[in-house]
Amino acid sequence: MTDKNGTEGKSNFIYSMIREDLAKSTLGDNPVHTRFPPEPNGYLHIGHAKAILLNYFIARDFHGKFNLRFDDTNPIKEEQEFVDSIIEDIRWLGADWEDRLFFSSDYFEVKYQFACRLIEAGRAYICDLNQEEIKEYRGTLTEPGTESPYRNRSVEENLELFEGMRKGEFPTGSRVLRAKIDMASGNLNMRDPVIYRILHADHHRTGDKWCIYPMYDFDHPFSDCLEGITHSLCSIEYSDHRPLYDWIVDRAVELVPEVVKYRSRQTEFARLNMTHTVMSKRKLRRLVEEKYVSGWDDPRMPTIAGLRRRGVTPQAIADFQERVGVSRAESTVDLALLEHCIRQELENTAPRLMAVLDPVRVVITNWPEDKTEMCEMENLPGNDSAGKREVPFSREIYIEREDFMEDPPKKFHRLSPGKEVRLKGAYVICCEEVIRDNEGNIIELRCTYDPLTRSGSDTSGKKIKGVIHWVSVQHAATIKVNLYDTLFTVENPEEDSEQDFTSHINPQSLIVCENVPAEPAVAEAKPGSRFQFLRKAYFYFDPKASADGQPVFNRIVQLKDSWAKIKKK
RNA sequence: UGGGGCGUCGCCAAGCGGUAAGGCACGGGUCUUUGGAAUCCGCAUGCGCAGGUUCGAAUCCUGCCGCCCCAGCCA
Repeated sequence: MTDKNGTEGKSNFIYSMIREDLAKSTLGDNPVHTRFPPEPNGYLHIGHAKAILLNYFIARDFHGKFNLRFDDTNPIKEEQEFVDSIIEDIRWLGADWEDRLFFSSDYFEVKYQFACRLIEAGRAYICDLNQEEIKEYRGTLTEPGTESPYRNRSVEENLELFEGMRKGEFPTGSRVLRAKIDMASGNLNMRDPVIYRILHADHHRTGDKWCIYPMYDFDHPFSDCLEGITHSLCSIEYSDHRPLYDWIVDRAVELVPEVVKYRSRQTEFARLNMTHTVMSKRKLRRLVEEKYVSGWDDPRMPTIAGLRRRGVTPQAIADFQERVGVSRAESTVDLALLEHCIRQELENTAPRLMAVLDPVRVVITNWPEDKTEMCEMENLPGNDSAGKREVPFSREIYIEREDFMEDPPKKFHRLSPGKEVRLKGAYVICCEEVIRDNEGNIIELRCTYDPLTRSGSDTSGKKIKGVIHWVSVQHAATIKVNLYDTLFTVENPEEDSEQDFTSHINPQSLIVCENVPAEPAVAEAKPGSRFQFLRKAYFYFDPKASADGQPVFNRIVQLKDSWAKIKKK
């Protein structure tokens, strides 16, 4: 019904709000304008991806604009390295800020001017209380605060002091600029919040030009106004800051209307949590620093860099974001939903290949020693345009160890003594003999094939239920495979406050398989491409790990396995 | 009575006074040379609880209960 905006089917409180804004023309001539405001002090994760795509899709759906703006107001924590990685991640996700890449620090001068107007209007003052004193004067959750003895300094003195702060006349931490609001407010954020502090520290962009830096609560709403952000979306924990956000916006409109493009408004939504992982910056950092993972881009990490290296596609993440939806209720989304989105995309885009992760040798005794036959197989079932390939078949092949059972249950449709199974794209074989080593381990299966059962020209009339994958021993290429699983064994590693979350680390989160035999076509695979290793999982040709010439494939996500379910019963 | 939020199926989530969408998960059938995919069917007499208003309540009112966030010169 609102196809004009491409939002049909999307029903959440933010879209409703924007439709209403549009219907009532509250935006005036302004387009719907959102932004993503990361602080460059760490890596982005899937939770950020939700926020990025939410903001970006709103702009896209309502034909508006989307800005990328770094919230770089704390030089002590921020670094160029993170700016770079964040830009790379957001670009990869596909959120396009066009030519609107901004930095909060771009506006330091106009912010300083705004702060001066605040002082002149009697709305802000320089406070000489030290950090501890400010805390004491703030009061508690249940008791009102006390007014600072510096609260009623003259405008002249405040202006002079503020200028002195800018000029570097005072040491770090000696004074602050505070908004004069209400020390008795039930909302702690309104008890004369600090809006500027002295920090003699080099900034990654402005160098030593400034030694005073604005605080988030002052900086953010004003930056939004300067950029004409109509809908400033943030997570729920900022709800308490909204009155202050509005206070700053009101003062900006009142005191520096010439630079205010729009009277921005803040709207909060619940941030994303996901099962089987952790999302807090602190915990992710511990995983890296304590070497539970190989780095921020370890394929088990929920970071964008980790998901990328795992082989997850941006399209799958976007699909996930849209399916998760947005609300104000605290939520933890099942990892299974993300996995579903990944499978759904790869099902139609990832070419099939055969590889045997846990091989056992099969000798086809009635097949000539030196004969090789080529079997034609589809790259993408049901999609002719993806073409076909030739797979060599010969006397000795590998099959998956778990595809053979000596004493199978009734529902087992794979290979077992005296039973037949189809080799995908080739022939039906029958197991005649099991060869063991001295310890009783199966080391070889001796089978016979039925010449009438060649795939595509089967004249045997046999109805074979089981189909398994295989690789010709003689023609096999060798690859390395990383079998990734969830980093944690439990849905919520943070549930038990008594126990450290690292105690739930999954010891099997990475199983490395060296020398995995794969069909020769794997040699033509390009780093960065994705495949389905038939009947097993989707894999990503990891360009970073494969740097030394040995191809490495990361398991992105397993195929659904209904046999595993039957087996459990 | 510090302030601010949230409670609809196992997990997300629509719903905005007219008689509980959808997705994931789960269970079952069909089909299948991937036990994949596809496809069909099932899955909340009830929306935290208790009252009330109304012809009619998940939606309005009242009172409870539970959970989350806030006392950085972090964002």
